[in-house]
Amino acid sequence: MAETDTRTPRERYRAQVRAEVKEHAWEQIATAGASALSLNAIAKRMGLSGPALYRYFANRDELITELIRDAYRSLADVVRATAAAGSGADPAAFAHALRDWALADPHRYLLIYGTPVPGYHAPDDVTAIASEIMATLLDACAALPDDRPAPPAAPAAPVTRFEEHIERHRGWAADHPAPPAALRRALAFWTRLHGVLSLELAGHFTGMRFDPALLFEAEVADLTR
Amino acid sequence: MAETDTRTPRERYRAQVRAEVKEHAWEQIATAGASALSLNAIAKRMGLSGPALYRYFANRDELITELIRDAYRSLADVVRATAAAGSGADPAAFAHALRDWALADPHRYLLIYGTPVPGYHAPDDVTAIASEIMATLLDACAALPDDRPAPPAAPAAPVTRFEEHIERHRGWAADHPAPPAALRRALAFWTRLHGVLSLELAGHFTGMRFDPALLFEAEVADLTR
DNA sequence: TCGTGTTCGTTAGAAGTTCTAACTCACACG
DNA sequence: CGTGTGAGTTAGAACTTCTAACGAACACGA
Repeated sequence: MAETDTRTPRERYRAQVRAEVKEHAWEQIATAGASALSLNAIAKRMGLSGPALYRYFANRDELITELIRDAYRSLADVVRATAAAGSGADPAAFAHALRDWALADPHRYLLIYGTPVPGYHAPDDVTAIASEIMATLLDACAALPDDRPAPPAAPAAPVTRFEEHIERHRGWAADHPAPPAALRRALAFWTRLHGVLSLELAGHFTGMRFDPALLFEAEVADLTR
Repeated sequence: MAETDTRTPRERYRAQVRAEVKEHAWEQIATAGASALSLNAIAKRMGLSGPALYRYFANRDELITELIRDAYRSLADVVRATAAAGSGADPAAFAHALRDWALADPHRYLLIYGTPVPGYHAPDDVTAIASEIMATLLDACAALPDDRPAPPAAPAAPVTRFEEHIERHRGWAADHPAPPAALRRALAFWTRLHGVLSLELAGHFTGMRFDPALLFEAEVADLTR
């Protein structure tokens, strides 16, 4: 089972402290949001004093980047597991996995999909994980039957126009071999789910009496119709 | 034209300084985001020194609240003007007005619809303006022909389930007299437009090569279909 | 087993932030 | 023409991130 750890004791200790710092950071983010994250407070709560943490993280941004990376990885794991467990690739399952994941820790969702930190630019490996998530959604959408010219009459002109456009610019998602309708559907999936989720998590539905879960459900149904 | 200003000179001066502070605040937000807003920096740029601004704003939160209020008011004015100018109430016109407004100053859009400040709670008058915006959208959606049981076959079950749900909980939007299908459509409008807009403004489409404007257009077309 | 050098954690401190307290000073009003 | 209100000042407390310099502990090679 446990392979011999080739890391030196110092490296193991270092990794453990880094993990502990991140744990406290998540705790702090969950209660006060990402903008209120304080390295000093984390250090104090760990029994260390201020600048000690700078041995483990170059600066606040690096810690946040690490948290974002972990968040993306967590979400990627969840959707991958969902795709693997369920009956192959199912967009609805993807949607529910996403919603459950988001509601489990709203701040974590908002950290990666919410308002970005002003000067922040995601490193390449993070965007790679993000597009892996997108690829999973794309797989699911490609598996859906393409009932393109079936619906009402003809699809609205802007919709087909966008599909032609996206056909010419399919540089994203590693040139996933899916028909343009699936590409468009995946994008719509992403933006619509995010629309409901982000407004719900940001509290913009409080005051309105309806249940966001039902709205989410209705959107998923409309998307997989 | 100009009515005699009944305010005292002190009040007028006070209002002018407050306006100037907000102007500098918007400038700062536009370049560095809301989280980087610094009262100190604003004071310095105005030739004042630090605590002077506390005569005008009790604290940073009050300034931000004021900015949010102004942002909401600006958006409400725009959509109201659009509804008045256009051929009555048109959801597509609403959508384009919203997008234009958002792209004109992304940070302003994200300030009101993005990740909320942790401890912040919007005062009543702000939520009132927000629901005025929603009412405008609702008017536009109610004006749309309700082709409910016409589409494909029957609407997906969760969709009608949500409409029944929303019929029972129509406490929001000041009990707007619209059929549940219009309520649902307005909600979908809001969440879908926000989904595309917020991801675009947050930069989540960079790297993918497609034009967000066309995606937005396709969503609007799908919504008004 | 015993240096030796890396790495950790410390304190000190600089530069920034919000915000309070106390003090002037000028202006508008009675 | 006094008087009081309100504006702006400086001082300073309590924070923040982050750098610099120091001591001490620890793992590793000879």
